[in-house]
Amino acid sequence: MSENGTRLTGTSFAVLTLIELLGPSTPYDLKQALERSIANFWMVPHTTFYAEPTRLAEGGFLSEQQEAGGRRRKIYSLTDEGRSALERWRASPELSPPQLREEGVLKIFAGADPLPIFRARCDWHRAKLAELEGYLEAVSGDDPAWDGVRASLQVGVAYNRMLLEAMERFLESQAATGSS
Amino acid sequence: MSENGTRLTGTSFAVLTLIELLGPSTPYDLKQALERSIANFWMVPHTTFYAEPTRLAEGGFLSEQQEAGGRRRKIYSLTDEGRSALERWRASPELSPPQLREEGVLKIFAGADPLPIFRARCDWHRAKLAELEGYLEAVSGDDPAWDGVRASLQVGVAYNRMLLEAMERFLESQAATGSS
DNA sequence: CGGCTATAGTACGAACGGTACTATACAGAT
DNA sequence: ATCTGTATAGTACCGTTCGTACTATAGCCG
Repeated sequence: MSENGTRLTGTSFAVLTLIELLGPSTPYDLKQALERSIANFWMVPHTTFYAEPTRLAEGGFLSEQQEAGGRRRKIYSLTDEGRSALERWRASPELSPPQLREEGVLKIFAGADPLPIFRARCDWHRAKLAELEGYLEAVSGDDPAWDGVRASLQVGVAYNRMLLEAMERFLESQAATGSS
Repeated sequence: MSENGTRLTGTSFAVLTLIELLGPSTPYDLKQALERSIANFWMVPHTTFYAEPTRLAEGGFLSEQQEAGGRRRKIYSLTDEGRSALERWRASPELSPPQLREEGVLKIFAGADPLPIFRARCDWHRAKLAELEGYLEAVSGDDPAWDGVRASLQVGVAYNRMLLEAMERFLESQAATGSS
């Protein structure tokens, strides 16, 4: 909760961070940027994400202008209040616990055969790795404003590679025992 | 969505699975069991979890009885419909994508100093590992009904250990460069 | 200039989640 | 016996979130 009653969540800070990075933006701009970066470690469905700039503007953290021509879309910019909320959050050591929702492990818990589940997850993580490596190339300059972006993409690559390799090792060990 | 309009989510299947495992149970029994197992890879806040058995009973997946004495709490059991929904889900290869919400990486993305964040996360994963290893000891028999439970705890241990070790390596490498 | 596809959203209602509060049981002190 | 503290076992409230489905605008190709 901020003092004015708007609750600021991770999704709120995702929006604020992206506007700080990109400058004044439409919700769609933000959504595109989100999907290529933050969504890899902070997932937000698009209906929620579209609603967030409006909420933040109501809370005074963003200001709205109207696009001059064409679709006359709304363009959001950081207010001073938004910028300082972002800075306070960034500097604060508080972290909500990491939250995971992995239906595959849930099925294994429920007694499902792990092999097809791990195989499906391997495919998923391989695709994700390819995607992340594409994004990493796209930000391969050395503008310090993009340091955090690169760092978090590298974290994402490391994370997905670790999981992928662990599951591949597991599948190989199973293949060895299972086919004897 | 089931044919009768109740949407079955991961949380629903968590409840159904736990009742299958434990037999007829009160919501509190289920919540206790959840926190020592499923919550490690499928987090559910307790208010949501308490509401779920009621929803499932309304949908016909669970039946309710009343405790004879004492608090006269409700006891939920699987109906045939609940059992078959659980079996269909368990056998189905469909998986929702793994969902992660990691505020630490979000802060790093936003430009925060990674070191204190990784240190906080290391502490968190160390505590989680200790907790999981406690649970593993508590189910160290060889009843095949608990195979899934043991397997998912082992997955949890492997997962947290991997993350912890990766972050420790990172912190050590930083300490080496940073203090030169 | 009509339809196709990609882009850029909104509407709606059920489900979810955080904060705070409530209620019951039981153990030990008085 | 009963008080009182603490662990247990929840519920109430209400704004937020989410999934499904639908809508609307822009550019492009024939």
